[in-house]
Amino acid sequence: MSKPLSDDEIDHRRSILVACAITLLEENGADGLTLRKLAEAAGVSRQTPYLYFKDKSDLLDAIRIAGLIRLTQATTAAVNESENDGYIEQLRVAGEAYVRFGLDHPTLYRMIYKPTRAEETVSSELQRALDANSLVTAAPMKAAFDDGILVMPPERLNQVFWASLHGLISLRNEGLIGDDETFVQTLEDLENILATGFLKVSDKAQALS
Amino acid sequence: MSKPLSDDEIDHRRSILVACAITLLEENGADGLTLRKLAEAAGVSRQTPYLYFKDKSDLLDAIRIAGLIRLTQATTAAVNESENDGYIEQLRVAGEAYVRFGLDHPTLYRMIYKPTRAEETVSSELQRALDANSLVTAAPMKAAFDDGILVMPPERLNQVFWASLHGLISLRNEGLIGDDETFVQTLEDLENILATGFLKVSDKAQALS
DNA sequence: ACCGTCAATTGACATTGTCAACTGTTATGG
DNA sequence: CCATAACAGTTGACAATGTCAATTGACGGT
Repeated sequence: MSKPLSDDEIDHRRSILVACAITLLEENGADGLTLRKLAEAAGVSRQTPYLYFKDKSDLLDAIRIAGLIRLTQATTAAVNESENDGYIEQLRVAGEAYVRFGLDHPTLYRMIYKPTRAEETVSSELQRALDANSLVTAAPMKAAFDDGILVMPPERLNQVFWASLHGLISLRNEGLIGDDETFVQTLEDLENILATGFLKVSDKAQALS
Repeated sequence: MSKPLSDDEIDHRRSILVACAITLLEENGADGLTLRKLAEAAGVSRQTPYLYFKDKSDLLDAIRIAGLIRLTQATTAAVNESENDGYIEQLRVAGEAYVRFGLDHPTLYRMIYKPTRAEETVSSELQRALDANSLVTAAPMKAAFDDGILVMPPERLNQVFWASLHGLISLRNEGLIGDDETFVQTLEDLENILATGFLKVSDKAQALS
């Protein structure tokens, strides 16, 4: 087999390797993900991953993007299934799906936001995946803003929303928020504070009712 | 030199090694911190760090604790220097000092909250350092709560506060929040949303004036 | 003066990321 | 129909790293 691979074939094999790598990741933790183990798990030889990824960091980038896509799908599905028209409720559903994904897939979630070395800029593909993900919450926020019930533009609110949830998930995943009860309480408090904080005063009572 | 070391001596050498390790960390990033390089930088032989730390993960734990102490000192100093009696303003100062530390020491900050392998519980010493750190903001919150202007107990508010700032710093340090302007805007928005969200309605106007 | 204890160093090894050389197959031009 | 080039894939090799084991050497108590 030495015919040049089609781009589709390359994409396909990259996907397989990435999926395999994510499995290894979730089973063995970040340190358990080794290029050699990946090759073995995928049934190929040691160096084969190098045919599809420049180096390990390139593989990790691909994992991040694939992880973000899964995350986006999970939150989108949750919003769609809830069949709820209210933006506030949609945001709550999206936020909770986001958090659930982060807790259900701690290692993958960590990898998505893993440190890249300084000066290393975000790749355009990763940026696209991030943008797609932020759209899930940006859409209901935009609708709310157009209805005039937000104190700030949706893009700005979205950053606050994202950062807060991310912090909560991260601390929880590192075991720094204590027991389940404390965590649920904090998530609820955060939701309430955000809802109270970003709605115009005239709409607060209604939203919290 | 083969006399048993006193506990003080051991602590002293541990401190030196940890300080040295933090320097390496901030100069070369997390991947640049190697036990061998640490030994060389400290002017000792390869294996010497093993006399003071069980293994690398034990060294990293010590770095986390030392980093947390520095973080606590930085925020405490900022609050003290501001000489501001209002709790809201104290919280703002503490929060901004916290954020500044996170941005000024991205590698160390990341290390503090670095993933520990699952099932690995937080050591009691690390827990103490975390508690000491949370006290900086818990104190003004408690005062505010005692004055009856908070919508929830200070411990709960503190978790929300902490998680939000942590998320913001993390995203920023991974280059996911874009330019300075966006970041400053998001920080400001977050502060306002929190202030609006956790104060009782009757006090909002006063706090935001 | 001797011996055990303990700090400290050096030797050695497995794991891992990665480069380079090699193998073998397939398509194409003569 | 064959030779050659291009390319997928494999194996060898090496440096870096974490870590264990054996060694060395100094000090204090008997």
